[in-house]
Amino acid sequence: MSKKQIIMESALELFAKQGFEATSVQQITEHSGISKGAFYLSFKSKDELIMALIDQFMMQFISDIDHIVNDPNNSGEELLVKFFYTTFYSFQKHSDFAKIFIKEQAHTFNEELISKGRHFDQLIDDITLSMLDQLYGETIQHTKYDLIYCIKGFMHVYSHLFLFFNVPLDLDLLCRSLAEKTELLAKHSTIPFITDELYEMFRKTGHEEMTAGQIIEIMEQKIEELEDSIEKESLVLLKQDVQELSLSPAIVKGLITNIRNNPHCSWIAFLLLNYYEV
Amino acid sequence: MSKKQIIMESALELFAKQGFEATSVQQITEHSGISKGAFYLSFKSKDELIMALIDQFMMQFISDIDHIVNDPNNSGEELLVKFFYTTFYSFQKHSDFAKIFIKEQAHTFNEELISKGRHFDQLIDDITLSMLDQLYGETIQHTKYDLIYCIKGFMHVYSHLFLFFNVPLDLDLLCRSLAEKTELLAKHSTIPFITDELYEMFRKTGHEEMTAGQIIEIMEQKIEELEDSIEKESLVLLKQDVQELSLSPAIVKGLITNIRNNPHCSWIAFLLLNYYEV
DNA sequence: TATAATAATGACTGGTTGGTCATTTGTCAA
DNA sequence: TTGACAAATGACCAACCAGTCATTATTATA
Repeated sequence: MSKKQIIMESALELFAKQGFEATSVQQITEHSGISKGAFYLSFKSKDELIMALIDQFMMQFISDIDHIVNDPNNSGEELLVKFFYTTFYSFQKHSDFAKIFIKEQAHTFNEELISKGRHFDQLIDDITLSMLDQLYGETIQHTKYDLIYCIKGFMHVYSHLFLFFNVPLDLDLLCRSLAEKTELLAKHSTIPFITDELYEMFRKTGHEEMTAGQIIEIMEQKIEELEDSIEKESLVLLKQDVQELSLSPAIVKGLITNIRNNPHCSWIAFLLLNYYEV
Repeated sequence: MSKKQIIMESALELFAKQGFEATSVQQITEHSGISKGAFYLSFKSKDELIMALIDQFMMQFISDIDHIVNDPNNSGEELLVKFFYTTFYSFQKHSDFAKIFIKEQAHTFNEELISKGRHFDQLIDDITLSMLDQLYGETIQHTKYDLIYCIKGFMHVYSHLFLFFNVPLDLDLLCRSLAEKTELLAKHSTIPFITDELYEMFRKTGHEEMTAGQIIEIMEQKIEELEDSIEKESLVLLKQDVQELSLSPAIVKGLITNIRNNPHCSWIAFLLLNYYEV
């Protein structure tokens, strides 16, 4: 495991227990069994560390959930159940991170962190919206944004339960219960509160699309990290295509499928899917 | 305005902007126009200050909401709408405090603060439950705890909207929209997740009833603060009755009504109503 | 006006913080 | 064995923190 990974795992534990601000770099280095200097060889600052943690987990989480929603095998109420399941399972598996994210989200004053949080939040909104469109189509035109918010509310309160109480819970039951509630609201609620205009207004604050250049940068970095493999080869080809369109859509789709199931590439797969759709 | 109040208002502003830990006593005293020494004449520590702030606002909030739910004039869906309205109105009016509360709730490591937060949370649960019982009675026996959590979820996500975006919102519409959703869930959801046992388990962690002695202490303090008035006289009589039961229930009820509408006494009224019910 | 009592001050203390950098340690090929 | 390079160290720094207390200013009383 790389030094960076060791530090991140140590820090994760401490942050979850004590919070970000209350955990000193000193503590992290002691807990990792390294010196203070070594820490600053891996990270330029404490802020960069929390940023890396958030990136790592949110990318994984978002590509997981996107994978479920865009899988044509999932549909109807089963999709809804799986959507909740993926979310809660992920929260449970990475509970240390989930705790930090909940605690630190609204709390920080680092501009970059705030906008990062907002960005991920919007990505999750997009995925949720795409799922709702798939499930209910036109019938929820007026109430779809309210539905998103209700789903977020459900997730928030119920994830508290298994994050902050150590009780084994029946995740499956929980997800069926929430799917039923969502279904009820989708089919019968009539009074919308969040209109298109309102939603746009909430969103506007500083949302930047990712440019082709940024995607290429990320791909190049990943290409260097990977061993020779189908995934690496696919990435190289995809990079070339992003730089100068040359491959047919079918080939591109196939290449993305090649890398999608590798956890190290799922984030790039997500980015590319969004990129080619636009 | 007392020095204590000046400090509290200054601190409230700064805490809402920067968070509790990130705001130094120095900053507070500068913002209040007093010296550091003077601060420590009013509060024993920075922790005592945040505690006082939380007490002040939560007591007000809880007695407000309890007042609505226990008013026999309110019933049916109108009660539900008013319940939401009181909540959001209060959040809006005291938005600085609401921000702090949301940010700091899960974040602190002061034991006393955590248990205080949990205690208030449970009081809100109790009030919500009492409202749901009033509205739906036996029909929601299995799903009532889930309903509480859904309502909490609604409140959480929607309060974010007007706390962290500066947009004028139609509170009335919001509350009708949420009342409809709650009604839908109450009448049609069939799959419970939070059972009685589970709910008890979540609650168990350190909940202490308030003893007669503690109530008397609070009353004595308030009696000293008040000018001569009907309220003060009522308080004195009530205190005597708590010490040695002597008055008829009707008289007690009347005396509590006397003090209930005074904002300085509404918290004591709430405590007494709970005390006499048990 | 003199005296006592109270309120307010801000320099100071002991401690912790994130971050730096001259120095030491480890690892190679020659 | 040597020397060149990279990796790792931890003493050190300036900045800031919550909280104290000898001193001064203000007010009330006689």
